Amino acid sequence: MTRAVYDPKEIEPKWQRLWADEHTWEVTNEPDERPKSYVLEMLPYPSGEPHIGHLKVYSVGDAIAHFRRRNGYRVLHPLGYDAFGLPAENHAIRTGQHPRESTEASIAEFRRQFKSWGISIDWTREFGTHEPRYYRWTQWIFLRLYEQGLAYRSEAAVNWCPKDQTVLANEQVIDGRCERCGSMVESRSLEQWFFGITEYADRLLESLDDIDWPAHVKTMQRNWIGRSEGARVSFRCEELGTDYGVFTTRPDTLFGATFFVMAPEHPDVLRMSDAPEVREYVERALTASAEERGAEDREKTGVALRRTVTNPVNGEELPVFVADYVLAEYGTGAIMAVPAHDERDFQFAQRFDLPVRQVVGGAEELPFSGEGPMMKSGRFDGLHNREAFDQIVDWLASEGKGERAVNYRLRDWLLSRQRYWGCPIPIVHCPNCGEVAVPDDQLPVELPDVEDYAPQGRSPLAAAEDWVRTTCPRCGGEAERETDTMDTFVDSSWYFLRYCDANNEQAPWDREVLARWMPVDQYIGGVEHAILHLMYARFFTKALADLELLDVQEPFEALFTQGMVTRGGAKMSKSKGNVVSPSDYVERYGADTTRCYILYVGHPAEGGDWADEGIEGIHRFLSRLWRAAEEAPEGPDEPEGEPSDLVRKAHWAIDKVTRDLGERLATHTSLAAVIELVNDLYRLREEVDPSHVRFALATAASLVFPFAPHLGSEVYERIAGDRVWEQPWPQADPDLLTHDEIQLIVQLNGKLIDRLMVPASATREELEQHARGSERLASRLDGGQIVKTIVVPGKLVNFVVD
RNA sequence: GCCCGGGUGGCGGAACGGCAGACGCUGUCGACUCAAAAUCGAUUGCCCGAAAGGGCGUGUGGGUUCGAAUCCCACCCCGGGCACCA
Repeated sequence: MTRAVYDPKEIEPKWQRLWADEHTWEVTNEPDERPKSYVLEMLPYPSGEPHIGHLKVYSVGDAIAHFRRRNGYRVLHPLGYDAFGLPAENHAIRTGQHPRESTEASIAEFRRQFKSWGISIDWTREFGTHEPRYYRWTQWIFLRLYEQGLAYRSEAAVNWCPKDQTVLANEQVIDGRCERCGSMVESRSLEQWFFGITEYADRLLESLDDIDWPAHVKTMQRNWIGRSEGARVSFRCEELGTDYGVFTTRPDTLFGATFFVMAPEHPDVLRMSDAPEVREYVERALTASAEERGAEDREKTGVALRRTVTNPVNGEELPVFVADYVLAEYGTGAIMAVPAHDERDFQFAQRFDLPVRQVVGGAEELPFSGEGPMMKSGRFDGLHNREAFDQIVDWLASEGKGERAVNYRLRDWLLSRQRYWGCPIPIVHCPNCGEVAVPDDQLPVELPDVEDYAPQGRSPLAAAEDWVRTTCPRCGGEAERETDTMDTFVDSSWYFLRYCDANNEQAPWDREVLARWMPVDQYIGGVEHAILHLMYARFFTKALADLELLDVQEPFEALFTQGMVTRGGAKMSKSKGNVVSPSDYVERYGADTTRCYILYVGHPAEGGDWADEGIEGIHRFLSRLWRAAEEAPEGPDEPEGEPSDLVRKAHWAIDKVTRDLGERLATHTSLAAVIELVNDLYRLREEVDPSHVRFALATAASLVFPFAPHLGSEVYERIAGDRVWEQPWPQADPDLLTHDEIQLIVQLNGKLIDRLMVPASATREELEQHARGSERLASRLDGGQIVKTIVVPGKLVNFVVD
């Protein structure tokens, strides 16, 4: 007789078919008494086939989804594809294959593999962001923001590749060079579309306090927004009759200003001086790459403009310089320079031999950015600089020369791309009416087919002349379509809303339906999206809430960021040849084994190292569980008679998994607990009542189900005869979590010397008596005097000897 | 430079201030087998010791405590983020 073997190839398709046939994971949008839980993994970008990060994110998310369902929640767990984007377009440029074809082929492969993993997805809500039925509403949202002035066109400096004649995304600029041709990238000023995310800077900052996100992600967002409090102060140039504002976080150091600096991009630099050396400097600065210009340790450069501005606090005339260490994009593009209290100004002053005047005392050496008493600051001398900050600002305000101000590092979101494979911007340019929005009833503005995807200094869409030529929606005259497409981050900034009402053809969603699901209760994804995607999605949510289109202020109530899986301690990459392809392992060991292994190598928030030997261990564990079910004795699956150690172990495991999975998403220790239970099952199965064996088996199957749904279902059905996903999550009996006897630790000066079994009910005095009776204590004491005894009930007795 | 994480056996990793190393891998030994694989059982931090037993051990140095991997201070190393943001 051949022994039966755990065969995932048989078990897994069987359950997958049943779940599909019975629409098990689908949920309706009808009202329901159960509390809702929206569990969502970050939208995958379909390129090639899924990688190990996808397997991990869905393994985590699915465990949460299953756990919540069995704890009484009605769970929305949808999936779609972030289908627009550069890789498909670059592929098209190389091969001529339409991006839609390559993308849809990838989507088909992703879908096939996701289904082979047995993830509990409501597939009726699936979509790709490249489908007109989706991007119609991306355009619709764009128009709503446009109406609010939150989407606008403006001139901006962008990365420009002189050889390819195209604008590049920041991600396409590698070490200052074009990723495709290797040319040095230049900065060019071009008309671009923006979203006014900076209007929401404060709200984006404040409501971080209301959401359950990892601290480091919140910190990254705070730093990115970069709010600084200070003052705006006017410096007048009498010769030109113009006031120049600066932003400073240190108005208390105004008396220490000894010169004034403008960024090369500042529009008034050449007005101040058009001397050849100034022109040359500005020219060079503008064409320098960010890399060349940005290095902090680089020596400061600049040119004197031979003009002065007046310091509003003391009337001093300060020489004006142009220098590229001042950034045009931040503040006003001009600064007051206080070399005594600013590192960069200090360096510049040293280089150009400018005076350094200390106005805040307490410094050991300059530059000094700490706090202290004011000096050389007229009537503010002696005040603490924090007080002087307020008084100087108030004084300037009363004189009309300054005011309190807040500045942000965050910039508006540049959303236009001169690219083909993206969502068209629904705007028409009319020679008479100017910029005109495409009316809602003409949406979607469909992406036309083109012959050549390569950018030629304009969007490839410009080549689709029939498409570009249109009539103005306002005056009916001849007009042209906007040929830029949207950044793909726009697509992914609202997809979680669409899932709630994915098949609505009248609107992007129904507000009431949305209110039934939003916010996402648990969002899961990689930390690489900590800033861009997560910031943009928060911005969209707030802007749409202001338009009264939805009722939440934050899209993602809780966020979980998974760590990266490595192999041999190194990041997986094709060039290293250490890439793990999920499909290979799913083929070899089955989805359950592969999913469990990735959840077992460490806490999913941390990294984890993939080892082929390790997955064998998990496969062994699942095989043991399966075989134990195969060999299970007949009988009931509720334990009869006195609870055995095995029954107690099962309750211990229930308690452990419930807490580890439910409270801290510790999938690795959850699985370890189930492994322990199965190990005990093998050890004790000959000794205990058959009902106890069956109870332990059913419990193990029930607990392993969120991680290994197919095997969990199979074993549970064999033992208990029911569908495990229809069963409530098991409850640990508190009485069975304790034992009659406990192990008492005996310590001498805090070091372990003995372990004794004593009754759990022992009082403090009894525990001490038991401990004093330890033979090892007697031999170790060796006549020493016990000066103190610490008793920790239920745990230990510590004798302190001098 | 600044801000976060993190340093624990041969490896991945456990451990409310209270038994360091759960669980898995690897290695070693044994059972089954003609043999191997699979499986099952034992063992597996380091040092001394035949054993009983003892000593040492959580990056380094200090501190708090009856007791520290865990808390505090300083330092070293690794990973990540930001980086001329006035």
